[in-house]
Amino acid sequence: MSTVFKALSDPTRRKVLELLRQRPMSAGEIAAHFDVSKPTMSAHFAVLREADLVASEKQGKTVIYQIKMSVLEDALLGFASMFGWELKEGASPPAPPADKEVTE
Amino acid sequence: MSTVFKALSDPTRRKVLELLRQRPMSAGEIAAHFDVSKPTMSAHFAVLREADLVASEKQGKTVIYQIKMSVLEDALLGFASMFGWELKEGASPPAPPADKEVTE
DNA sequence: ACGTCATTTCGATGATTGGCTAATTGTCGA
DNA sequence: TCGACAATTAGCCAATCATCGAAATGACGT
Repeated sequence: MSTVFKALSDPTRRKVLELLRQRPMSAGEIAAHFDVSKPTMSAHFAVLREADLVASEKQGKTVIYQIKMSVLEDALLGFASMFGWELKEGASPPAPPADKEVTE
Repeated sequence: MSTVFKALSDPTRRKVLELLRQRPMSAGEIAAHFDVSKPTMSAHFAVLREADLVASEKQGKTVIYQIKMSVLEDALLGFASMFGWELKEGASPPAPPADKEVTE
């Protein structure tokens, strides 16, 4: 749980997850959305992997990252339930794939 | 949003919030639940205040801290909604006031 | 076998974090 | 006014973090 929240505490990593919500992506494709070096992105991926929030699969030259929604959901739910909240499937559409900005 | 998640990334601070869910408490009363020095707790309180997750009110000698549920809810909801989730009032009881342990 | 491309690892750096003790501030009762 | 108590501030330290450039790894295609 701590690893998940630690992972979520960084805006870049939160946006990575948001990107991956749309579809699995390669490391390079994700990195293209950010203004940091490849090694830095790689480190962020490692944190997300460590928290088990993403799965990675090597496909030839590239590495495909995929979000593990259930892990994210469990962590969020686990925390929310401490405060008397439940997590419900939203009525709204799965959310637009728009290139939205992360709230700093 | 980042300040909230940053605040939530520490287990001690999460447990402080959990304690405050029961009722407002003085700094000392909260600190008594943890095995760290008062100044360290004071620093944690400062982070929670910075994130606007708690309100503090000086009452004579002591300082009373109170959780700001709406702020926590907004942050959680704001994030959850990115993934197509909603936050619902839990059917389960407001959660027992038991001295539970925080999941590391 | 070679060059290229995608990604990660290595090594370094400055900033932030969580922790402490000691000192300070503010409030109350005697 | 003094002493005791609650809490914060000040100053310090070790560990972690986000970042980088350079080097290493691994997988093509030629």
